[in-house]
Amino acid sequence: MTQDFSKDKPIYAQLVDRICGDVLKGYLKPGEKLPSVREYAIESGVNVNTVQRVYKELEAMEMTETKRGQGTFITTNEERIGQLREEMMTQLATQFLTMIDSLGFTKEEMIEVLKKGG
Amino acid sequence: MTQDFSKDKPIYAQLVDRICGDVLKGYLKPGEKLPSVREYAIESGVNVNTVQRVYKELEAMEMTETKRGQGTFITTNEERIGQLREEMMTQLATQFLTMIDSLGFTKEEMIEVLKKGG
DNA sequence: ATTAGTGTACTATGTCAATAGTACACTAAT
DNA sequence: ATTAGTGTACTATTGACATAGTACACTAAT
Repeated sequence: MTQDFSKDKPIYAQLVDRICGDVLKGYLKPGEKLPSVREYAIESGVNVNTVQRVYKELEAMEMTETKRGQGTFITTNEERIGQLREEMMTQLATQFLTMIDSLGFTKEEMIEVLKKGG
Repeated sequence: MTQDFSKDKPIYAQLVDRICGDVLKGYLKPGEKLPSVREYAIESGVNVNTVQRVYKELEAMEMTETKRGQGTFITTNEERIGQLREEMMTQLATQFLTMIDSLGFTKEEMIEVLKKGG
C-alpha cells in the first residue's frame, strides 16, 4: 500500500518520526516486534533499503534493538524511552525558540498563539 | 565575507528568514533599499542566483518590491508587513503543533518546556 | 543439512533541489 | 550612444535521496 509522504522531508525521516511517535504514545509497546524490512517496505510502498535505513537510525538512537535473523524490536529499556522523550522535547523546544527569535517573534507572544491553536 | 549557514536548511531559505526577521524586527524599514543581488552575493559568499531566488521569494510574499534596473526595496505597505507577521506566526504555530502531536507530546507539556528554555 | 525468515551490504541508476557560472535585458545618468 | 548598475534567464554541476537488483549472513525450525 503506497502511503502519502510529504515532499519537504525524506521518506526515511518521516518513517522514523512516525515510529518514534507510536512508541512515545504507547501504540508500540516495549519488546514488540516491528514488521520485517521486507514487510514494511511493501506496506509502505518503499524500497527495502529505505526501511533498512529507518531501522538503522532507530537502533542508533537506542529506540529499537535489532537481532539479525530474528527481527527488530522496540527496546525493553523503558528508562531509555523516557530519556528519548525528554531529549526530543528539549531539542524541539530549542529549535523552535531559535527559529522564532530569528524571525522576530517573542517567546511570550508565540506561546499565546500556541494556546489558541490546535 | 563567507557567512556561516546551517546545513539542515537551504541557504536561500536561511537568507529569506534572516531578511524577514530584520523586517519584522524593524531593522529594515519600509522603503529601504536592499543591497543589489551582486553585492549581497559577495557579502554572503554565495552565488548571484541564490540571492536572486531570495529576492524572488521575498517579492512573491509581497515583503519587497523589485524594480528592474533599480533595485529591491522593502515594501512601503506597512499593513502588509503586519499581515505577514500574523501569517508567519500562525503557520509556525500550526507546524509546531502538528510536529509535537505526531511525536506524541501534548501542547501543554511542550509549552512548559518552552517557558523554561531560552 | 536444509529451508524459510530475518537483517545487511554493495553497486548502479534515476531524479530533483541547490548552487554556480555565464550571458542577457532593463534603467538611469551622462 | 555609452556606461554602470540593476534584475533575469539559461545551462551545467553537484549531492542527497530513493530505487532496484543482487548477493551475503545469521537464526530458528524441521
